Amino acid sequence: MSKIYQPAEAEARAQQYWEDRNSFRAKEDAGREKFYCLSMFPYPSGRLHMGHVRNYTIGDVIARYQRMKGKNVLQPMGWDAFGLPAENAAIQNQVPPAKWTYENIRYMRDQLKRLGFGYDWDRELATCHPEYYRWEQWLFTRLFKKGLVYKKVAPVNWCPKDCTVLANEQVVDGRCWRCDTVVERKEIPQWFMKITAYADELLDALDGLTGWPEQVRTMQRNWIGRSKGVEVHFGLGNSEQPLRVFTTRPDTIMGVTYVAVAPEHPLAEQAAQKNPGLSAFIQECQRMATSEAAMELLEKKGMDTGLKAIHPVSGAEVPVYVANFVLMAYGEGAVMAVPAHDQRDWEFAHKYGLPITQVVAPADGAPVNLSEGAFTGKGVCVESGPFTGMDFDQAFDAIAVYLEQDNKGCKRMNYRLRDWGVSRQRYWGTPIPIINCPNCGAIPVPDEDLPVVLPEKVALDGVGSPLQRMPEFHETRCPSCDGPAERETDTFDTFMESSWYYARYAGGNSDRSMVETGAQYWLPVDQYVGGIEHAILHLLYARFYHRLLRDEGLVECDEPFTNLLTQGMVLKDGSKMSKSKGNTVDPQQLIDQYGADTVRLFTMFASPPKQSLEWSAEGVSGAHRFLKRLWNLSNRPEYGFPELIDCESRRRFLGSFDWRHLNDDMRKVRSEIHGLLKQASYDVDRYQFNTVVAAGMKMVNVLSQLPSQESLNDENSGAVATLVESMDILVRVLSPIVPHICHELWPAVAIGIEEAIIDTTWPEPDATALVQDVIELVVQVNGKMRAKVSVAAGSNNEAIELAARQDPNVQRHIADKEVKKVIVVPDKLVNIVV
RNA sequence: GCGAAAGUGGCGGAAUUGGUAUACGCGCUGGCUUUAGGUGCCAGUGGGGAAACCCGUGAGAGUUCGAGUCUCUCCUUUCGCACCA
Repeated sequence: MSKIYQPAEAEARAQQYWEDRNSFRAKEDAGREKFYCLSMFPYPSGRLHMGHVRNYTIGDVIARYQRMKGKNVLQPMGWDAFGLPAENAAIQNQVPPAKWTYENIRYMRDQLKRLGFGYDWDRELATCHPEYYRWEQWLFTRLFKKGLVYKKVAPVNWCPKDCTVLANEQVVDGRCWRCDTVVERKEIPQWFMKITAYADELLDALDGLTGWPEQVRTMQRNWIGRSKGVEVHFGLGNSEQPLRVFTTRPDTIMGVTYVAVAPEHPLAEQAAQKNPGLSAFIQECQRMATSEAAMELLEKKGMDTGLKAIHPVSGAEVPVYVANFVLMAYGEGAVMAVPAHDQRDWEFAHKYGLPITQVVAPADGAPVNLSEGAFTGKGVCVESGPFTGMDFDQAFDAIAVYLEQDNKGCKRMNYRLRDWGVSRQRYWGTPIPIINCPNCGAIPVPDEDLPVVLPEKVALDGVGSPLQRMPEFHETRCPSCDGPAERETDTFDTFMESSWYYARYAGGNSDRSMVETGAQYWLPVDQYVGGIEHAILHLLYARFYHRLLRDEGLVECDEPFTNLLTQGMVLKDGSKMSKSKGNTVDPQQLIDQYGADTVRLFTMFASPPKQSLEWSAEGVSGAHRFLKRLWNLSNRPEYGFPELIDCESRRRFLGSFDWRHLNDDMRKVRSEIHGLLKQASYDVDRYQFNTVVAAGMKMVNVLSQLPSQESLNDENSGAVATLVESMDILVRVLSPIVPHICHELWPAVAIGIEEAIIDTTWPEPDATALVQDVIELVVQVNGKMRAKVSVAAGSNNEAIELAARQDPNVQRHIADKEVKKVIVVPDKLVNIVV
């Protein structure tokens, strides 16, 4: 072993060792408890950033720790390889997206290997490989047959100059990011997945996800947005079709004085045909809606359509308004307005001089002043005909029953969640496995013709999708009638690929099925680690997809991820590290300068995983300094005695050593080390790795201060035994965090173990080492610390109290006062109240 | 507006069930080592005070023998959702 810490060499040796022995290859073993540890796979953007390093270090520390606890660990890695940046790079650099992506993967894979993450590379996958996405296409055709996918016309952002569809993030202030042309809304047919069919299950199961942060569960609950209410039908005179609205407050129905519809509502568009003023207003609303920034400040405006709606209970006529705050995408795109009991309706009514009719009064009889604002609380119905006197629940049911009998409405749930639009008018993605036949309609590609392979040799110019210019791709024959037909040239949303990769890892890269049966051993994922930015979309889609796989008989459990850890952001100078802010730090430079262990140690020590991490160059060099101290510590003669140099001698020496023969000094050292081990074990279990590192640093501090033993004899055998045992513990405790240096130091410090540290266990504190003969107690007078006293372990309260009272400083504070009470907390403190 | 989390030295952060506030590290100060150095080691480092001691975890109150921790009110910051009918 070198005298000087040389991380580059040590790390290469450790990594070579793991690779030669396939240390991280995971095999199903029904006799062993499994642990599936997964970090969110990266988009191969080019180079790892600090966020990746932090994410993957957290995952790796957990995986290595679980392995030391005896679990059979699976930790895979792969590439979320489809996506827009590859197309952008292709346009800028004239490189096909596939080539760009594969080059990035190669570079980033090397970076991950240099960081020493314990991945089972045999299970590596890239979502752009046909062997992967073919199963996504296969599942889609199954779902098509089940009716869980459907096609409908939906709006997209369209750039008329580039003739291309833009993603939301490519629309900047309503203009195309490339050519600055004003973006239009265009309605085109797109595929949707019926996630709403699983809305109730996805919502209800959140209660059982106790291993997830409450914040994420709340965000998903809000996103699904289930609300219980009543659908109410307002008659429209001459029309057969009533105007439908959804309300969560049917108890206020008798206070409806107008109804309001969204600008995109068919009724609004119909009325606008005969009303140029209304038409202009609707166009204005739609223009405003595209510039998202203005949304929140938007003035609430409306316009009377001139139409009248008939109240389903009273039969009264109420005006129909178009209002810019009514959302077409929520509920029925129309609302019944009750100005007396809804603040927004109240303001609108004031602005347009509409009547305000109170129909609910506070249950306690408190007065209501409707000239100042709406009364929005729940109470008792008043002036409400047959419903007068009812409370909210009674009125809710009675009105629902009344409407149902009259066929003018019904109770129902409403959801904020929409079905998942999965069509993307882009090239670099999974081709949608559908053939459009003029005679037969949309026909799924038959199993034997899968996968529909995406051509990789293409040139992109940013105008439209190259697939549309490739007849050899899109010209085909109908699988049903064999007539000429057109293949879909749209591709899937890339969230499709990331919704099931965890299951694919578990089943291996099988060409026989989407998820091989071996996956049942590994699933669900025991620990998922990733960024909070995926709290809703990715994690909700994955939960949905998992249920699709379950209902297809491919997986057995209901949820994909048992425990979720969302790591904090990496900050520099108080704000998030990002390319756009130009405050990034390239981890590769740090690895080159200090080695992987220093980078891993810094990211683990600077803050606990869930909190944000403040970048600090000094912190990195501090981490490196610690590793050098650790290295130097194992260069002390104790670990290189001729008598101890091989494991067998070490085992004999330690095995025959009787810890009861330690002198007081060494007994204290050993007690400290085992106390720190206990602390570290507690903290590593709760994933608070910064204090695990702190415990390791304290161990180094304790051991560094001990005098070196230049030879072994009867007098110093206790000191040597303590040092050797302590070093064994220290290296094990640090090994999940800084595995390379620990691998290298292990042969020098291990007690009688021939195997490498990767195959050893987490140490257990020796209970007898923690027992103290003399206990130091804090003595307080009136809750303020005044002294410390030492008493023999097991002293009774009287003895402790006596010792405390005898302390001179304590006596000064209680001298002329009456002692009212004495509280003794065993092994901790005495509080004398005067 | 709604929801969530968080406010502790110069900085990152610790304090497990209420029980020595500021562990560990960074930075800073002084010293040592024939130290070329940006290396290494040792000591000190919340504020006030000569000291005894007093003050101190965003502000204020409360519970308690004892509160960073529990309760209430308020302030600030960050994040998420946001015209949701």
